[in-house]
Amino acid sequence: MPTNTKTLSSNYSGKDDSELRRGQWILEEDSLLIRYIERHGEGQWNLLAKRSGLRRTGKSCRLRWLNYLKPDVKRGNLSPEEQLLILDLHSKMGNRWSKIARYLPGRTDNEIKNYWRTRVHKQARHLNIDTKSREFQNMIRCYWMPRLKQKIGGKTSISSAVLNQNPTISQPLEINTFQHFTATISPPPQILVQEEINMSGTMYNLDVEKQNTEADCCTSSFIFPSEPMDMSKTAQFPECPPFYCGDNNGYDMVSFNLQESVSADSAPNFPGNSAGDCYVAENNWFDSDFFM
DNA sequence: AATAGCCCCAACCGCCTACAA
DNA sequence: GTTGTAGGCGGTTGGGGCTAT
Repeated sequence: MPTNTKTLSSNYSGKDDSELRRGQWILEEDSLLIRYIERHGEGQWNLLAKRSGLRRTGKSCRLRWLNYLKPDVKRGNLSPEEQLLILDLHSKMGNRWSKIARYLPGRTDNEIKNYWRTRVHKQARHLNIDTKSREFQNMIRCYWMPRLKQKIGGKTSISSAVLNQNPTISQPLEINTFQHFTATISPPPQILVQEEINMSGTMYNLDVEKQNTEADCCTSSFIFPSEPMDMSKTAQFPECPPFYCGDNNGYDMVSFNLQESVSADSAPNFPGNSAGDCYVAENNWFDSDFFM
């Protein structure tokens, strides 16, 4: 629900009715917009802007409604499930925020875009990696997404409190948990089934047997148990099959210890630095508020 | 307590597409 | 085929809040 608590502001004095208002919406404007849409429905935004009495552009009204006032808009942090879905869909669709948003009921393209820019881009920046680079894609797929899956699994099978208190404990992932999750995701109704399969085969059409077969790609040869991750090696690997990485049996994800200290200043050549191992802080990726 | 710097996110901007006249 | 308009999309900005010093 909207949480705009602003009241009538000085720039809403009505002194100059001919001027369009810009900037933050106030309570009165929200009420006007909601009331108008309740009576006349969505659409015809320019007409709405004129007739509703709002001194806003049609575009602005549309945006305010879709991103904030619409009753089914979800507020609050993205769940790990939602984050995981975003990462996967982004790997397949790129910056098609509105398309991605269709797979997350109640979430807007704007919200997803902001999530990507603030969280994902931030990490890439800290690591000195281009988000479009293969290294970063691999990192997302073979480290970040498994961690999210792990977190999702932890809700039902592992006490997250215990894990937080014991960051050195190996954390086996219960793959079934994730399978259950993927099975519950509903693709947007307007997208044809064939497209779902082509676009996101393993996501919505999870094939366990295939998963296990393809698992070889990302086994311990990719993430070394009890060893720091050498990012220079990740680039040599073929792309991990989408969503295979749910099975981390044999991994010690925690030992995949990436130390923050190198992330910005001291590791300028991080992704392709073949001269030495590169580390990123574990905390940076999982234990911090990164996943919320 | 003050303040500088950073982060998040709502809102804006410009471009593109679809469609009607 | 051309033009005008509406709506949608992705990129960017700026203000407010939070945090570190």
